[in-house]
Amino acid sequence: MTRQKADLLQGTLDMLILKAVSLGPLHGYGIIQRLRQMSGEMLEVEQGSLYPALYRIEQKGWVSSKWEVNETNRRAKFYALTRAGRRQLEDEEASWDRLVLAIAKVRQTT
Amino acid sequence: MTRQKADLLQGTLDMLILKAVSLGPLHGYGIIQRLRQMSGEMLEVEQGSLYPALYRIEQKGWVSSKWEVNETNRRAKFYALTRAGRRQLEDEEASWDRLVLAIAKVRQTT
DNA sequence: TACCATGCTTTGACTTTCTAGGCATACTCG
DNA sequence: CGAGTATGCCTAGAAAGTCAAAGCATGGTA
Repeated sequence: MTRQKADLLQGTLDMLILKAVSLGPLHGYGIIQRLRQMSGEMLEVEQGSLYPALYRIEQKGWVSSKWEVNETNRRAKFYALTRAGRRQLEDEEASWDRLVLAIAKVRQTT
Repeated sequence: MTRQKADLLQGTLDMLILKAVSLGPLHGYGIIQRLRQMSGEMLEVEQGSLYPALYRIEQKGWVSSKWEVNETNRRAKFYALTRAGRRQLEDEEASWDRLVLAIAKVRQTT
């Protein structure tokens, strides 16, 4: 299928997840909601994208997870940013800034 | 392997190619050089990424190609932006701007 | 002659994301 | 009590894009 306008670009999802979790431990479903809210309804992450990403990110040691009971009395797996995750977030943000800058340079070339 | 800092994000390459070609018809090898220059040496597109992308983009009708002889007396396939390509470039730039904005919003959330 | 820069192409692997489901539990409302 | 809805996690399969690493050919130069 053709890529939809709202779709994420490969490589940005990890940064967004890490950023969302950096504001406090959160479970998967909540991450989707928080990202939607943080982006002003501009981003809608699919569950089928999020959960594999969370697994991947946890394997890399950037988040840790714990089963807990949330505020509505349901079991949910809460993810928290690790120290390595914070470093990774900073790295990814720096890379993102570089890319945005590089593309801006290309675009302003006449 | 881990993604390198300088790597492109999937989905941005088409926009960059279209932009490079929008400044005048150019062959593949030259596109790489022009993009490197336009980005202030920040972007280095691999040949193995560029040529498949050019093929894809031509299939979609966003560029047309013609074998010609370049200024150094070598045969080279020159790509030119089509009308549809210009529209596509505008669309991709708008999508890019939206994504950059959305991510900026996420990042400025405290 | 040998080499180097230019120029196009292909192959295979890899990663990420999306679509499209399935499964389970808590709560609410008729 | 029963049905529906929102919440919450997970997986399989496919699609797509990018990269690394090659190969091949030609023109100019030492």
